[in-house]
Amino acid sequence: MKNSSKIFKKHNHSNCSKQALKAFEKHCFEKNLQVTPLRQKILEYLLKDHRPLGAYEILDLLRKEGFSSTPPIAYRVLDFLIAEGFAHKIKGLNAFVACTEPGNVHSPMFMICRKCKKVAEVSGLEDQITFPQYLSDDFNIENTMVELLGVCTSCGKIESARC
Amino acid sequence: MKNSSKIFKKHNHSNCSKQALKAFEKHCFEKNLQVTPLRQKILEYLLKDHRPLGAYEILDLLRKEGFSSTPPIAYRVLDFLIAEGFAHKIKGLNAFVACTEPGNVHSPMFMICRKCKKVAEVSGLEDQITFPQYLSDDFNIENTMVELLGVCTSCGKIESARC
DNA sequence: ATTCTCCATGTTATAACATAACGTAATCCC
DNA sequence: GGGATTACGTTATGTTATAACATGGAGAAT
Repeated sequence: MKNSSKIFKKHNHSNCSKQALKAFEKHCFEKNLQVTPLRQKILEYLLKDHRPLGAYEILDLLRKEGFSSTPPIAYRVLDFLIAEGFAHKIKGLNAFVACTEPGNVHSPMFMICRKCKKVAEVSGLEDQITFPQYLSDDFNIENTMVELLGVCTSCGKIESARC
Repeated sequence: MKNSSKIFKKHNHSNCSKQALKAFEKHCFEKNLQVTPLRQKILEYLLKDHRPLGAYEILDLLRKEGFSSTPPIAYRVLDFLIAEGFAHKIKGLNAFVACTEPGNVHSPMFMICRKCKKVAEVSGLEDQITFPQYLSDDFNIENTMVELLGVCTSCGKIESARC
């Protein structure tokens, strides 16, 4: 089953979250990076559901748990998580999500449901989308940002049920 | 010749700019919308070259020419130009560009050159990019945001010439 | 064991981007 | 003239993000 499908449907989420945290620990161990309480906590927040969190929402959560909570605290850890491939920034929302294919830096595509606010990540963009050939004559693509706004089928069903 | 090619190469720009302003006037006349000095001025700034301008850059330019220059001044006109299809927002840069296929509201794709900062617009995304079929099983796309970062061939040539 | 260095975090301040809310002035239309 | 509409002016504030510098701990080097 493709990744995107999972996100918008029911799935064993506590499992999916735990696995991601384990992968993070493994990755850090292997690269000799520290798994600090702050990094763990913020990754946990992002994993909690598949909704994107703004930096200041994360700061609120930290505050409630007694962590220090000035902006650089969040932005630094987010930068770290992004650099290590465990989070992405959704520019269209000025918000951050956990990566669903963690550990490899990549340039995925996102589908953002405007009703439930969940974000599904589709990786391997290179294989998924074919950009028209003639573009490469003019331009050498280094990085892609693809965000699709719309309604996921779960929410779509509800919508049409109401009509 | 496709649009994208034009932007990154030399072209009769004063012409291209004048035509766009004319199209704007025509469009406004037909839709009974006002072509005010402010709207004309800001569209002119955006047309000046194909570089995106931030809202606050626009405000600086306005200030220099004696216009009022508090943030809403710029944002209001930019919203208007976007709504009427004469400008686009580049989310990846928090900046705005003139539309190169003005008058029709559409969801184009942008190629952003990180060297010369020019932005090329490719319209008719629907025809240009094929999203994988299975996506529509999970998600109903309403709006797309595609921004490609990279280096245009003009800048690429300079780069390799220096090596 | 002390100094050094590295890294993560803490702290203060400020920059950069964007909108809410309300006021004014011109125009049109009846 | 009264009422509606549209554009612009103004003040204030909200939201997102970064710069710059301080602290503190852990491990390596001497």
